[in-house]
Amino acid sequence: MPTQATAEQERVGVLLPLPLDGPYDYRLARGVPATRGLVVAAPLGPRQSLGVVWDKGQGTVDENKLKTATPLDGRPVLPAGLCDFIDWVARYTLNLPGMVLAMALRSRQAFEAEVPRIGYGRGSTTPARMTPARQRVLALVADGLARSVPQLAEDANVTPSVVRGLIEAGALAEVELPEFTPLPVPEPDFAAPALNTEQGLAAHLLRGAVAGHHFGVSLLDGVTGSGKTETYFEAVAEALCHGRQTLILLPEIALTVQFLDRFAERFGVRPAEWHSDVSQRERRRVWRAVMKGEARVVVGARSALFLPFASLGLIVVDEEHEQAYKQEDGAIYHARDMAVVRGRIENCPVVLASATPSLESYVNAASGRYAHLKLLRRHGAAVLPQVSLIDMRDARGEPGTFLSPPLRQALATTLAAGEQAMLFLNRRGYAPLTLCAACGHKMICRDCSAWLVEHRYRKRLVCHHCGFETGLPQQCPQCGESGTLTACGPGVERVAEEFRSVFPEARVAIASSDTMTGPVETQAAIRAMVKREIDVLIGTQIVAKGHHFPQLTLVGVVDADLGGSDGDLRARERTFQLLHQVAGRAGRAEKPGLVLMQTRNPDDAVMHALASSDRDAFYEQERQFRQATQSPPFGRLAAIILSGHDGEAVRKAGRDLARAAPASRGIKVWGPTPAFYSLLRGQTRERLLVQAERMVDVQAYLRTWLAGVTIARSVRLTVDVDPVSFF
DNA sequence: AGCACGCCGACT
DNA sequence: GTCGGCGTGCTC
Repeated sequence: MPTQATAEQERVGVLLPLPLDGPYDYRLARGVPATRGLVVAAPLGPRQSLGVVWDKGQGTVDENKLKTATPLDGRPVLPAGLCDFIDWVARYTLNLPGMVLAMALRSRQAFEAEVPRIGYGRGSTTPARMTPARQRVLALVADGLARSVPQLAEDANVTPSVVRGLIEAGALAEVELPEFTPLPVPEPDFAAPALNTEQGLAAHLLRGAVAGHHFGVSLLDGVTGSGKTETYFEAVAEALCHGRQTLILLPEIALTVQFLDRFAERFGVRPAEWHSDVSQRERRRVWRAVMKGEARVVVGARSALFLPFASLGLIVVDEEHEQAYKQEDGAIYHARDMAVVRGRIENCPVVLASATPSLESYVNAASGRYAHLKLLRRHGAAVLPQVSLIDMRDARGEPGTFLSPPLRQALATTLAAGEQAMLFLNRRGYAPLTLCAACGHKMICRDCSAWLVEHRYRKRLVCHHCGFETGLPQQCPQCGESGTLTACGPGVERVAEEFRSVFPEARVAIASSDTMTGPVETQAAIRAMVKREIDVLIGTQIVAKGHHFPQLTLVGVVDADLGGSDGDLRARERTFQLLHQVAGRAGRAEKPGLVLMQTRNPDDAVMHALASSDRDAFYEQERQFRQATQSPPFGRLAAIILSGHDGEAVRKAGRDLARAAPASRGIKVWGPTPAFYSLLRGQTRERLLVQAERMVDVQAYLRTWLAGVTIARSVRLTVDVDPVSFF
């Protein structure tokens, strides 16, 4: 036991969950050993902050300026793996370490002392008067477990006053219960499924990886409906058998609801849940349970990656290709990539699951860095839908219409057969652009350099970037002519309008984030579709995500070229992933599906891959393109974004920064250029792009460069390492 | 992130 | 004459 060594008050570096350059030096309260990860209350100016003992301290701050940090009750210590992870993420992403720590301390009250609940168990006396109701209550507590008053009343089927009476009579005695009932433990063998041969093989390999408790990444690459979830559930079962924790990441909260039930069917209970919609109290409960190792399986959004796992045995990243894994506001990081890092630090396997993997994961699997587990067979009788392209250069209908004759024909056939159809267009509203036919003036946002989107149903022009809205003007604001403003191009509302005019008797619903503002509306629309209350669903990408519509046999893609090849490195990959996913909606039951895609570029590799169902040919071509251009994952990219209200200051900062960029082998710096939306929410935005060869330490380069430049205080500088968005 | 300090407009 | 707007700066 340490005695006099700890009698001195040690100087330590305490990391605070604030945007500071590094840990602040503190004295540690008398007799407290300096343990990395120790959670402390640290006086900061006039107030107290949470903090975490991080290192030995800089020693640069004068001794008499040091304040004393005090450990919290119970002396909680963040697991070493989490501390190392935070350091790693901060170094890699160039986020301030305090801001990364802040993500790990999201549940602010997690450290407050537990408030015991009052429960009641069997007391010392037996009541003089016995009734059937009283008997039921006493029979219940005979098991020796304490319960709360409402719980007793509920379980014994009596009114709370019966319980109160027993308490007064001394037949029930007060007992302190822990604040939270323990989380239920999933059973690995609750409902083990029958797996087919390829699922069984993949599951066997995953179970082996979990049992071996070594770091390694597996790409679970399975076509839609091949049972990826059932397969990786076997790995979860293995982790449960070894008493280790599992983290399952999902790209968005909307998907967790269905997932929880699916998990419960397999393991008997729901897993712990972690995302922004979870209540404060539940967060506190889950956070503590994760740190104590009692939460065995956590399902969550990307922020769950920063939970204090006591003993992590497996990480699953489902739909790993989803862009939602890239956090773009506040701390910028890619949850899929950081999940791999966390797995390496915790020394546990990582499973990346997708039907359309990211090119990065595909390349890693192809090169053998990741194990490549393929599931090629669809469940049951379902076959992949047939995809046909409609060349819009010669199949166009009348001007101002967006559904071509062949697509209309197919819709008519499907409806006549009593089957369902879906029309997909990844564009909200009525029309993406409104322009004046007289002078050519485009209606753009007051605060952004973005087109205003007409929402005809609401009779508004809306900016999809900042939410700015205005009514539809009668006259052109530039030339003053009346009635010249013209809607250009289609949104889902306009497609619905055209559809209704062609098929007035069909029952149709629009599904976009405007019509379905939450999971409730989404579920309602899905249920209506499943119950055949509607014939045609017209929607944005909100309908593309894994919903199963047994009667859906036709999918029409209104504009397959959207988001095409306009400069964005990943636009083609994204288009492929999205359209593949949309196509997968058709013909999931016994009936074969047909997918029609309207395109002006039928010879494009993306279109060809979709039409020929030759996914790997597309990936191979994309891989070669990336290799030839030294793009990720064959090269590295980092973006520097400058923003501020003072446009001139932002542009000057950009020029100064570019001038100060050190010359370095294998590194090119591009820009500054105005960002794609050069004005966003009234802020001017400039971008610089760093392109580096694969083996270059981009972070070190950026640190040296940025350290040598001073930027006007009014200009904000953000570094985005491995950017996925080029806006 | 908070919370101070600090210098310019509409109010008891 | 004050109250208060949020720009700028500091916290070991």
